[in-house]
Amino acid sequence: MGHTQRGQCAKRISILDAAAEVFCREGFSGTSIDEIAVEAGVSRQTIYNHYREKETLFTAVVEDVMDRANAMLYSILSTFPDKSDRLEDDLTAFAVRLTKNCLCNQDGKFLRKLVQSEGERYPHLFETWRQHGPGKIGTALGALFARLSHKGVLRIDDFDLAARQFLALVNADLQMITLFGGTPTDEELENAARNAVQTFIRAYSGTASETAPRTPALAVVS
Amino acid sequence: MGHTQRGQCAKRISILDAAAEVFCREGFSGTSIDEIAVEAGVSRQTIYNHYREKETLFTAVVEDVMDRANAMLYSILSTFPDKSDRLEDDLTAFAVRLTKNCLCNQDGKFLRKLVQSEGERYPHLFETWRQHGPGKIGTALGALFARLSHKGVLRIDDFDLAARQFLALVNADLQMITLFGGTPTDEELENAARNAVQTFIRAYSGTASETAPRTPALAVVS
DNA sequence: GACGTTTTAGACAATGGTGTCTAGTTTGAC
DNA sequence: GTCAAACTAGACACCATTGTCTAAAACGTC
Repeated sequence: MGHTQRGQCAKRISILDAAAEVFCREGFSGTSIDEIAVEAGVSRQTIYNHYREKETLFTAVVEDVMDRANAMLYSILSTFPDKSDRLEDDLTAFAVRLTKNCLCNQDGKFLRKLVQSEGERYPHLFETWRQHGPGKIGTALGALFARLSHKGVLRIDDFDLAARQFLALVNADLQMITLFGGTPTDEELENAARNAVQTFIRAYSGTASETAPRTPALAVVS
Repeated sequence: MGHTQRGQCAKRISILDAAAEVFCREGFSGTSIDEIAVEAGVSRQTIYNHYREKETLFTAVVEDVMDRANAMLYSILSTFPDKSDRLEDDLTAFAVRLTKNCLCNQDGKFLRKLVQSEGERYPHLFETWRQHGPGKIGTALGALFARLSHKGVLRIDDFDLAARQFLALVNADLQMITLFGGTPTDEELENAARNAVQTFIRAYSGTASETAPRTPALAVVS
């Protein structure tokens, strides 16, 4: 899995880092090799020595970021406690770790922007992203919710749907910030996570929807 | 508000439409005026006659799309029935209209991609988007939820938060499709809306969170 | 049908980016 | 210190793009 070329040499790393930065800021067409060279503190020829052409460099950058993001994602996913007696607090802390280290950091921003703007141009690369990379965060989260559901701590029919909704809820408050390249403060992350988790738990701590008549609680309450 | 330059002449329209298409597909730097000219069936000089330079054309396109999207948004927002006796069905149909005509159509895709990729480069334009354009869909939806809450049909503390979450939930199932330039089918839109609305109602039909202990609907129903 | 406006096709200079090449310099291993 | 590998600086050909300019053609209005 970790088929990164990092570690080969210090120059490679600074090239990859600088390239990620510039590609993210300017997009593929808007990026010039010279700009990357300056940012990396390296001569242009050195870049061409390591990567045959601009497109080679670009795919190398994407793979590098994807590998790192993927590793980080799995490291975060494993931090949810096995025994959770304070579900809301645990889920909130978990969501904060997830957003801070995966969704709203530099790599997350890079992938979000690049998948959006160049995804159609590189179907292969981003099919990889979707199936083997950070794009499958949804199904990975689904497994976590399956565990929680089987333990009876949540009532979930469709684990993958719940995972997508959980991510969507967490992002609901952060989109406006990240959309413009801003990085949310710790407080904003905390609030976003708290709001999302409260709504999520309210939606998924009741009776599972198939075991009760579809007309929901409202009819019963009134 | 409707400060569009449309209608001046047929050429302008085809230029704006073609430019929107190409800018959306290729991004600002990746777009060449010639490509737009061909797509619009117009000579390059004609484009320079109407718009002084590439950047002028770009901002004109964004304003045009924003105006249209804004009008469409308000037309859709007004379609939610005053008396809603089937809340789930009404909200679902509403969400379908919203996604089909505002969020997932050509204009929605354009704004999503362009705000994401060029937002930092044109702060003024996208501040407009956020405050006076489609970007304020959240607060507009908030007003709707305020109505529903005051009627007692939903229990909502924070209307704007609920609106953001509603949008996020609707998008949860569509993101993977729209992210790659695809357009969801009617069935996918319907399913996404249904899933979102069911979860939303489950989260917001119980007792308001501050007035009752956190364990919600379940307790009331059983 | 005449006249002014709009559009067209193409040539054009200027610019900036890609990728190659060369000659000289640094670096690190032994 | 030597030698090979990596790196640098700069020149270079090549190409695409922007924006201007011109002369001819199409259009529409009276």
